Amino acid sequence: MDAFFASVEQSANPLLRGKPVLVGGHSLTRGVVTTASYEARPYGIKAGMSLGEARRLCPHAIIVPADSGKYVETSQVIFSKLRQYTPLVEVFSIDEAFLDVTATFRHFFKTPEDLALHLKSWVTKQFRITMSVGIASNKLLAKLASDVRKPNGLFRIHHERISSFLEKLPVETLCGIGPSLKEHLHGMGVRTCGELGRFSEHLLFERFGVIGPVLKNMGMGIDHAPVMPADAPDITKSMGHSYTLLEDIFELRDVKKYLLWLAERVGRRLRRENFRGCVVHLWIRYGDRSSFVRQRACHYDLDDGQDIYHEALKIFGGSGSVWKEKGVRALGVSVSGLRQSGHELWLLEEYEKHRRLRKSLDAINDRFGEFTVKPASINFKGDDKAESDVIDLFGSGK
DNA sequence: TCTGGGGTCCTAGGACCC
DNA sequence: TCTGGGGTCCTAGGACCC
Repeated sequence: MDAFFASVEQSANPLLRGKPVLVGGHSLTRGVVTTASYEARPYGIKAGMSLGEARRLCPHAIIVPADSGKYVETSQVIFSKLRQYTPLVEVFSIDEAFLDVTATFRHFFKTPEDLALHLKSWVTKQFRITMSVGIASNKLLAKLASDVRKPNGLFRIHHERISSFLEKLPVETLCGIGPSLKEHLHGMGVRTCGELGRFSEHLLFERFGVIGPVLKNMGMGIDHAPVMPADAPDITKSMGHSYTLLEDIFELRDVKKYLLWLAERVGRRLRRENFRGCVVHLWIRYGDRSSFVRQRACHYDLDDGQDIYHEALKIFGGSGSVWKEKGVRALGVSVSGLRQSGHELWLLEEYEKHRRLRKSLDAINDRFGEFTVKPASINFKGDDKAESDVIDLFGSGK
């Protein structure tokens, strides 16, 4: 989908249509542009740019906070439409998918292009957003092809055109070659896919190990990876949240508060999607932008915010006191080692009680909104009404 | 005015097992 | 006595994707 988040926002709000729209973070000074609408792009605004800079480039741009629920919903409807034309749909990101239509397109259309046009017009009719389609004999080339005519594009790389298509293409255009690989390759005198495809496999192996030969193949447009349809929940490996603070914090009390808030959000999501996980990760970015990541395996599976919080806190406690000098700029909590949770047998009555309490709290928050009921210690600055709302649900006296 | 928030995969080293 | 060769699991950290 083209400029997906921005397009969804423009589609939902007519006042945004035809205008430069930036979907971005919560802070003008520390947020970045997640997606810029096509009206904003001529100003030089790109995804990943800080909101401050984007504002400077285009002062009249409209900044809209990201609403991931809305994007997920739209995306799911579109993906289920795609599955009507082949079971082989690989969801690559929230707004991208690979379809293997080798065996199926003839049931519906004469050519894969006809199928692409059909899907494109369906999406536009349904959601007032456009998408770009690439057609080729493998995923690597199809992805490249999809970028050629963006937005609202359709491009096919025919077999006999593969090598001329790749010859002058910069290596970093390939999916999988980022800034670091690009630098290494440039250092070896390799700037285009054509050069990469002709480069010595031996030297690539020496330099990059097992991915060396893969890189050579990429340069030649060879990719044998099949389109892997997968039920999303089964392939989820980790789940987490992170947050960049409006101002660096230096007090342990504040760190704990944000950790609990993040842990509760992670727990909510795990329970909603029926997961439990046994490894807790803590990520801290300091005021000087250096960062710290630690993980901790537990001997039991967690899906409770309080439990996740306590594990994260143990990691944080063991990380020393550097943060006191540097300050904390951002922090994140995630859980991996995920398993779909079934019907665990709760042996201790205390656990069962806690589980039922949490279920009720989840139901309240599902109905009335996130953090309608929350631990009293999650009480941020400016949250005036919080004090009067405190109810001692956990009986902890805190 | 530098750089968010959601992820995945790979590698290397250490601890531990038989 | 200080050691091989097979393996697994865990952790830190980097690179990459959108």
